[in-house]
Amino acid sequence: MVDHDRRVRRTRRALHEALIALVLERGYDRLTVQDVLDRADVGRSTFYAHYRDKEALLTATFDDMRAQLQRDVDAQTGGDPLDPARPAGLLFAHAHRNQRVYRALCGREGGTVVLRHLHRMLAEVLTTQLGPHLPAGSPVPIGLVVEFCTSAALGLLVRWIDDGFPDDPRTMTAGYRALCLPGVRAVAGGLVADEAQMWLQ
Amino acid sequence: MVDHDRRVRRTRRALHEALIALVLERGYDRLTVQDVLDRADVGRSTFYAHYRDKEALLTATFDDMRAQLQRDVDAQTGGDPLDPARPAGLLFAHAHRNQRVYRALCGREGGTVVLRHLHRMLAEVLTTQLGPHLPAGSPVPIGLVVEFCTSAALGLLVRWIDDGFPDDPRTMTAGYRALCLPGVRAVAGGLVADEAQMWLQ
DNA sequence: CCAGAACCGAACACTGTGTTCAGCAATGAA
DNA sequence: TTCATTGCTGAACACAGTGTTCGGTTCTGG
Repeated sequence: MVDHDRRVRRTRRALHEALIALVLERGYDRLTVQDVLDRADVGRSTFYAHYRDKEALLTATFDDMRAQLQRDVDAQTGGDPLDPARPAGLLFAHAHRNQRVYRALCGREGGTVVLRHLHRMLAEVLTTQLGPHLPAGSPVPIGLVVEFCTSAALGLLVRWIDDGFPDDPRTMTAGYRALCLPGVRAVAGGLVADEAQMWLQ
Repeated sequence: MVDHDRRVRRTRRALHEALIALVLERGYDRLTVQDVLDRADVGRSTFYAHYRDKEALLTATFDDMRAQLQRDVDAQTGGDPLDPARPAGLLFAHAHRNQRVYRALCGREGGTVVLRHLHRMLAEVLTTQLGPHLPAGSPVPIGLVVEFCTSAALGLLVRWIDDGFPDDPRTMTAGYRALCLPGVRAVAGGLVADEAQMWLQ
């Protein structure tokens, strides 16, 4: 089970590719471990020597890629600190560069596990990024702002994936920014009360 | 299987209540049909005479309530047609009035089926509402605007539920409006290009 | 070359699903 | 109240999928 052994690398690679191919064909839910084994031509006991279950394989398959995205995010510098489209744009770009995998693991047929990971990841980044720039006694607490931006970004991502990536990632980012940034600015600038009370009741 | 027979009503009611109670205790995924039958004290064959499977029971359990929400939405009149918080606010209010059921069926432990229904429902309403008021050649297509607003609203809803409904539904609605409306207005008013190009690159 | 490690595959126990059917009990209508 | 109808029961069954075990085989890196 050490990855400098060629047999281990071969086995894992075969499983990952079989998983992605099969999810694209039949969807994650309608998929048994045995299906993956047959496609990958790997023995049953071998699978369980590597992964606890189907979900662990899914997570592992996405893990390297997620690490890459995390590095992109950490390396990012400059830009408007209030702009949620800064990290979200990296996510869009990353998805666009790995369309096949994203289609399999984050599309409608791909289960919710990976999406939950991305959700948490983006939420953490946005909390760090927006936190210092929102007024302490903000009428809209930081948690809600982050949840708003995160859910919206992932919603756009999933739809973009399921539509087959029709647009440029920059177009997606620009669209997301156009929709998201004004509201965040309004909240950060304390313009909320006016808006809220204007329509409350 | 006709619902003017008392036996049918009793059986279904027992199944619905058992489902909700058990989801709250253990989560939808970690729940077998047999668990529900034991709790409801209903025979196995009886269950399958009423529902195709566990998911069908879930859907049916939420169905009456969803119909009520739909009626609220249809009855709504007045207000800013560009404001996505108009229908979303009804959803928040509805959830607040039925906390126990929403906690069971739409919380993190509640699976994704009901959430998908709500997503589609809200998206349809918003498409109808916003469609006529967005410029035809909008740089951000109506589909993306709707997806943005819908995902954000449901994201806030889920978090609100899982936090145990700490805030007033009006506060939630106001917060959502403060975050969402400015962006929608910007897009509808054609201010998008400025924003987008300002930060693009 | 070779000791150690990974792989194989068949068998097994287990959990959960969905169906069937004969007998029983409650129901609503007359 | 009667009674044909309809729903409920519960046990049994076939089936699909999971996760584990183990003796034998094959490959790998040193």
